[in-house]
Amino acid sequence: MQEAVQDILKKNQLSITGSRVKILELFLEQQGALAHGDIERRTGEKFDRVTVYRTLQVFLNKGIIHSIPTSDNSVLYALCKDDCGEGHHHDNHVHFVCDACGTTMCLDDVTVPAIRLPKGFKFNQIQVVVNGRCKDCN
Amino acid sequence: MQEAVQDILKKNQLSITGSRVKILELFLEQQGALAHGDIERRTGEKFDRVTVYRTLQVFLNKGIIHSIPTSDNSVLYALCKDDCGEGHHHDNHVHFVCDACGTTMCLDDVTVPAIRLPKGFKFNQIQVVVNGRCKDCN
DNA sequence: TAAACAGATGCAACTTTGTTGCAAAATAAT
DNA sequence: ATTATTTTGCAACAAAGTTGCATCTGTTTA
Repeated sequence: MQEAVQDILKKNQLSITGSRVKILELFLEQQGALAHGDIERRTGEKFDRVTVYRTLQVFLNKGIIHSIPTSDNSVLYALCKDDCGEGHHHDNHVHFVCDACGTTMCLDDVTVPAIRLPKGFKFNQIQVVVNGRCKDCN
Repeated sequence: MQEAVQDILKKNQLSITGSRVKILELFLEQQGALAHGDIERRTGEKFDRVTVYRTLQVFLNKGIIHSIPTSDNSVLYALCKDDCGEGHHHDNHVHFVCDACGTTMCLDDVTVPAIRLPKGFKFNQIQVVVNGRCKDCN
């Protein structure tokens, strides 16, 4: 775990600091996505609010995490796969929100189907968010 | 236009007030989706911020408008089709965000494709947001 | 390993966004 | 026209997010 975290930070040319390590660990420990609030709570309020914001911003820019649009318009973040990097995300997978337990997760194996757009439209990225019941809540 | 607006309000048993009429007009005039901020600006600051919030909330509850999840996690609203009502939305269409002009719109004719979920998952609602270039920005 | 540098953090202050209670005003009903 | 019901605007507040700056920590180099 420690190694994985340091690896990711080094690979992205980020200095290894307490907040970055702790927040990355949270993402690695956790299957699902995390809201800003989750992170503040789970770090035991060890870090300043501003630091958490800035750390997430850095991770976003570097392509370590990506943000997930939700139907209730809260902001969620989740780890990216290996092939994401600065400037190019490849998170063309489906996001799933469980209505029962509230967990949001990436279904990495479910690829986004092709969508037939009207004439004149060109697509760049497709985001899919599915609501329902996850395998633990059925 | 005036009639259409009054029709919609009456059909939903809402009293006809200045702010409701004005805000509904904005949605009817406009193809795309509106952010809360857009509405405040476009009404010429005629109404209190709180009124705009409450009006949108009422429209949401009545199924007159629906909210759209965006990748930058801002809140957008768009008109529902006729078959939406209190408690039951039928907005299973694709939302499109133009990277060039920033407009967000509903592609009512593009239906959301079926998605094959992993074992144990059951879906309830599927939201699709496509980024790219709209027909006017190509 | 110590000094110097660059970058990250915490604090304070601030802006923006959204919410709540209540009195005044507007709408609908009689 | 009068009454009852909603809706509105105001004020105050809470939550979310941002910015500048001084201080501290991690990294680099000699």
